[in-house]
Amino acid sequence: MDEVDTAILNAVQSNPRITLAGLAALTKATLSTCHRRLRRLEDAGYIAGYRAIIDPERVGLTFHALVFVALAPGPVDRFEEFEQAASLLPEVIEVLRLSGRPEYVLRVMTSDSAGFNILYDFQLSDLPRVASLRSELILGVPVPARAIAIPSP
Amino acid sequence: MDEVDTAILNAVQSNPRITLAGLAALTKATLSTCHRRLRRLEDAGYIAGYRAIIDPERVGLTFHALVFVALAPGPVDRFEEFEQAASLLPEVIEVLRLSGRPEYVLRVMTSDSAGFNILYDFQLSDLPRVASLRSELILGVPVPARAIAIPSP
DNA sequence: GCTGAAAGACGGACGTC
DNA sequence: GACGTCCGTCTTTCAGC
Repeated sequence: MDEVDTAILNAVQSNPRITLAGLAALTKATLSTCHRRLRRLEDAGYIAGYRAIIDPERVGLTFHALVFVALAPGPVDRFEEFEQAASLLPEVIEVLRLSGRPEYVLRVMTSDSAGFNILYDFQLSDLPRVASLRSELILGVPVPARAIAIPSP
Repeated sequence: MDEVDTAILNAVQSNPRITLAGLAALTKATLSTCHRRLRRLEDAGYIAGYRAIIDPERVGLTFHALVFVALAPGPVDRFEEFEQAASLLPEVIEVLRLSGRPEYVLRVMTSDSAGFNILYDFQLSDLPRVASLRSELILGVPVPARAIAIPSP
């Protein structure tokens, strides 16, 4: 991890389709160096993958919410049951594990509030070990998930 | 938006580096059709952009939290002041606007808890119009932000 | 909407330090 | 072990049909 690596990570984050020649120009390293560095960063797990960002509203997913989930007491390793069941619901975009209670936040998206109500009342309430649910409507995302600043050393 | 478009969106989400030939094979459409459809989806805003996903832990960002922010009363249009100031902090990865109180959730990442404390006590507390803060430590992300299912019609 | 040809990018192999 | 150059292959792009 030197300056070339961090420069590559910073560049690739917001523009994964940049060419190796473009990276070479940015980093002032040679093309083949960028080639191998990028491969190394991928193989070493620095780059977890690539994504295209779809505009949810544009495809009809206008209802966006956070659902806080408190679980019933039990062996911690069985939390995985809940996690796996939650991940099978296509409306569940992301699952965060929190430190306290509620134990989880789900980020969910549906076409409309009717779709959300069905999801909430049936699918989410029926997830294994769920004790209680609370939801927060997301009105907007002023700052969409963005590139992270790579710490220097 | 027909089946070819949705197939392209679904494919591209999880693998933006797929070749046009690959898309053609998946969609059973011809290569040049995929080419123009993809361009159209980009230009029409269905595809908001492309990102490389960096593993935050791998680059030393091990502290991950949600910060709930309640704002002081005032004209709603001045919420933008807060949003813009928050977006200038590199540790703030994402900003969500909620429907009630607290009005915002910030997703933040720092190298360690010391870094978070400084961020919380000084930068976040000093954001314009902030009335109160509450934070939730994120222990993990069992289901990382994933591909959304494109609704049919 | 399809096909073909030219330009360009990628990925590997080799030689050098 | 890391870097730099070269070359074959695949991909993209743009023309004409």
